[in-house]
Formats: sequence, C-alpha cells, structure tokens
Amino acid sequence: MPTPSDFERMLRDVALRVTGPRVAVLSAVHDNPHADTESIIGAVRGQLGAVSHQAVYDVLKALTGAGLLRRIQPRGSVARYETRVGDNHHHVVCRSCDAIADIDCAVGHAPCLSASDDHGFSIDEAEVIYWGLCPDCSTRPSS
Amino acid sequence: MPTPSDFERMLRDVALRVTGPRVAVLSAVHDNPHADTESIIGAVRGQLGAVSHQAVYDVLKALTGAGLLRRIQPRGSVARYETRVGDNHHHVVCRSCDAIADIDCAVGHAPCLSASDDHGFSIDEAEVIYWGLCPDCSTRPSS
DNA sequence: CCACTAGTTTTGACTAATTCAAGAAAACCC
DNA sequence: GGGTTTTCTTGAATTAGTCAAAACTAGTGG
Repeated sequence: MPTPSDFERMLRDVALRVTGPRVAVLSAVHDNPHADTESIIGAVRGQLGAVSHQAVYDVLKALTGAGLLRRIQPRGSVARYETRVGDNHHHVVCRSCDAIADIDCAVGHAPCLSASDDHGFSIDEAEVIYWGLCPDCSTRPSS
Repeated sequence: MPTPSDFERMLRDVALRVTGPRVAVLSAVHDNPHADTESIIGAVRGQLGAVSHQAVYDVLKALTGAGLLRRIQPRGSVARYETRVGDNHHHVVCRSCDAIADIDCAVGHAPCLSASDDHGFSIDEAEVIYWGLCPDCSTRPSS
C-alpha cells in the first residue's frame, strides 16, 4: 500500500512537479485499476474537493507520457488507466459486462513481438487484448 | 475484384436485406481497407449520391454484427473497418502517421490464445495490435 | 525567507464521433 | 401488387475529450 510520499517520490523521479491533483490521480488509479476518466475524476474529488476535469485530463496525459500510468482503451470503451507499467502484461475484457482483468504474457517478456511479416514497420510494442466472458457472465449466459 | 452481386450474395448469406447503402458500404470498405467512418461515408456518397451518415452508422453496425466486417479501433483513433474477416490476422499501427497494415499471425490460426492465467474468463478471441513506425516514418524519424 | 518563472490548474467554450427517436420509404414474402 | 417488417432520413442530443486564456503555485535562485 503506497503512501502519499511514495507517489510524491514517483513524481520527482520522473521530474514532474508534485501537486495535489497529481498525487490524488496516482492514488486513485492505484486503488481502482482500469478505472475510466470519470471515475478517476470522482475519486480525486473525493480526496481533494473541487478539481476541474481539465486538470485530471492534463494530469493523466502527463503521467501517461512520463510512464507512471498506462492507458488502455478496448474498442467501444472510453480510456482507462492503470499503474502497473513496465511489465508487459495484457488484458482480458468481458464482452458482456466490460470487466477487465490483467493477464501475464504466456510467452515471456516480449510476447507475440514476432510478427510473421512486418511490412517494413519497425515494431516496438505488441498490445494484446483477449475477449471473452468473465466468470460471472459465463455462468449466466443470457441475462 | 468482387462485383456488386458478390456483395449482394454475401448479404443474403447472412440473412440481411440487400439495399443500396449496404452494398455501397461493403464495396467502399473492400476498396479502402482500414477506412474510418468518415471516408466510408464519402465513398458511399460518391457511389450513390445522398446517403445519411446515420444510415452508414447503422449499416456498419449491422454488417459488423453479422460478421461481414471487422471493426478495429487502435487507441486514440476513430473506428475503422475492414472486409478481411475470419482469418485471425492482426495489425501494425504507425505511431507517427497512423498508417495501418495487416499482419498474419506468427503462431498459426489461434495466436496468443494461450493466456497464462485466464482468471476464470472464457476467452474466445485474442486481438493483437503492434505499435511502431511505418517504413516512411522510420526513415525520416523527426519530421 | 522572498520573489521569480515556468509549469499547472481553473474556467468556460467548443469540437468530433457517435447515438437516440420518430416518421417515411423500401425490401422481401406471398 | 399488398402487407409487414426492416431500413433509411431527418434532426436533435449526448459523450468524451480538446482548446485557449487567465489565475495560480511549486520549485528555483537570490
């Protein structure tokens, strides 16, 4: 369980200024993995009081750019964020209820990076999204 | 090069009514793989004259649901469509110019479907997006 | 400790993509 | 062709996210 000063250190480590909104966003995303922007705004306001949505958008962009957050966005979904970065893991998304869970890559640390024919692209990342049904939705299929 | 009656047959095969907009959308997506909705609307209007954007959205949804089109949506991009379905291929996206190319799966017909721990999800599809630079952008990196 | 400056946040308007809803029109079955 | 059901048109609404300018503040150096 990281403390506020842990988040503070993370910010300083990437040369970002330490501000209330930034610490609150980091903490909110840490507590609610895969949260969308709106929930993050809600959580941040619960911690700090009034914070503009624009500030949260800016913070999310800054933290994502600095590598403290990872942004994921399955098709048909809004942007979601998580603090688990740098370990190349993937996600399962439930087709029915949109639940998301983490999946470690089966093939090691650079999974599926071996495209058969890369068309001359220089590939530096492979992003995998698994689609299916979560345990809850697969036991009651048609509700 | 499929003819209009090929598209017509594809529609009948999945029990969808044959209409001008539907044939035109199928043909437009076939001719412009990875096209976004706006280009598709443009192409359809070039073929048929006035067609409402709503009709195109409806058609895209119907055709995607019926399996005649596949919808792809890399993060930060609008929805794009392609007619190549059912062969489990993936995509490379250029970080710089958003170009998209097809990639056949390196691992056979059901790639990466072996998640290490599926958290109880029943997975039926693995979607892979490779990120990198296209040939053009990687030869002039900073323009 | 104070002031300065660059980087942040607030405020408020705005855009782009997509969806909703109701009526008119067209496709398919006979 | 007539009837039914699906599809298309029209027009408005929603949603997520962006833009821009002014107010503010964290970190720096005096």
